[in-house]
Amino acid sequence: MDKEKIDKKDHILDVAERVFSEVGFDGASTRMISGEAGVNMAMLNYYFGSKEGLFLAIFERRIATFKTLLVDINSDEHTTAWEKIEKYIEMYVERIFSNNCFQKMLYQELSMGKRGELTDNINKILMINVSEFFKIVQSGIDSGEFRKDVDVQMVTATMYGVKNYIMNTPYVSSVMFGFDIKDEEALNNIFKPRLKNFLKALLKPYLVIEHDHTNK
Amino acid sequence: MDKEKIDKKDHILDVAERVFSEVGFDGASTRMISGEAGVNMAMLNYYFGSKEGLFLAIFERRIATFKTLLVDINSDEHTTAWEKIEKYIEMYVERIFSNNCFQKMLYQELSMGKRGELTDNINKILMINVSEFFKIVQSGIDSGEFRKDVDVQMVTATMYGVKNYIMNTPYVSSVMFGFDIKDEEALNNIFKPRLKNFLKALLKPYLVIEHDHTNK
DNA sequence: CTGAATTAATCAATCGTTTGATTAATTTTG
DNA sequence: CAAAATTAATCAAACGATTGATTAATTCAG
Repeated sequence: MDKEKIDKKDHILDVAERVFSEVGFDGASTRMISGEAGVNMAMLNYYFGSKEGLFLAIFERRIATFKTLLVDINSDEHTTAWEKIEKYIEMYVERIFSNNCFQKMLYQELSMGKRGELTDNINKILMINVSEFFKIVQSGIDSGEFRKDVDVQMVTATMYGVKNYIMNTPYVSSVMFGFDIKDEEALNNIFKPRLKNFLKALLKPYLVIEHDHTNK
Repeated sequence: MDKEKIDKKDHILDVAERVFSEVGFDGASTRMISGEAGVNMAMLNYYFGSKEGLFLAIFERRIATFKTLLVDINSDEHTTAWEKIEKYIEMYVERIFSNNCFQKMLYQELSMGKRGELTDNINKILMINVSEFFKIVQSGIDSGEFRKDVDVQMVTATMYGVKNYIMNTPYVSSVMFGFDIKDEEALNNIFKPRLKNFLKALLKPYLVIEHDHTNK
């Protein structure tokens, strides 16, 4: 059956994604991946051509879902720039927690010096997201809602950087935060809302020009 | 001469540090390292015992200078908590730009799942720095200078995360910021002050309880 | 001369990949 | 439908290449 075949390929991709995210591309051997996936070693080459082909296939699968997620927050004219930022934070945090391993893989790939077709493609896609965020901030600046001297690039790096730091240094973060960062339940129930709240509380006073509220 | 020998060992460490930071531990072969360092392959084992020994030696060399840099900002009683934060930011940003390759190596190691003696030692040292920062923030909270609902852990992750994201994704950052992030001159002259200013501008309104300043 | 430094040659182990054979599934043919 | 032909999936075994490491011989320094 076709369904069986797709399921098996998908299973291999799942396992490989996790292994790659744990030990890196060079650290993961084809024997290790095939072993953990419970398939014969030759199947990797049979399905994906090569180890690198398998690596690329993981990205292709994820990237396919990437583009569709980019709903244009900017479309709604009746929301303030800050409300759009809040919406973006919500979306962003939700997304990164849904495909943890891939995020780690992605970041590892980006931090490597080698550049090729894959890296270029990834960068293009990431840039679409980044520029979308840029536009929101810029519109806030133009409308006078945000400060004029906001460092747009740095704000973006902040959003992505905080999350990457926490998720990609699991042991440090676990000690720092006092609970196991690998525990998915704790992540979703405690950490996700905490990250959202923090990003909002951090960025709001930096971005938004405060109005006179009557207290004090 | 001893001096000669130390120089050569140091040279190997320099090269290995760069290579490891570029292609990772598994991606770097001993032949690659020895070749770029211009020494015979066997010298690596002669000096450092093994590839892993070389890796550890890089950390030992850096860590030796780590501890001394931890001057206690907390000592001065006459500075406000925010001024201590500013001083910490200054120190931190200066430091990370002085040993770029190692910072990348360090982060790669931390993001790997495997844990051993090295990782534990690194974590201990990092935690000393982190807890120092914690103390500053906490003292600010206790004195009423900072908000009571400040998320101390998240603030710390922000400081480290922004820098890591920018420096460890050189291509993305270069496109985002519009200049080559690998160019050391541009980094020092333009980027370093920009990062310092941003971190201060970002954290101040989040941490510090604003007083009535007379304007508007 | 003696011990340390350096080299080329070599080692077993592991790497990613390929092979030829076998089984299972599908299509074609009469 | 049933037998034959074809294709797809799976496997154990082996390939050449590269890995980190070691050896033994040679050079160098004091």
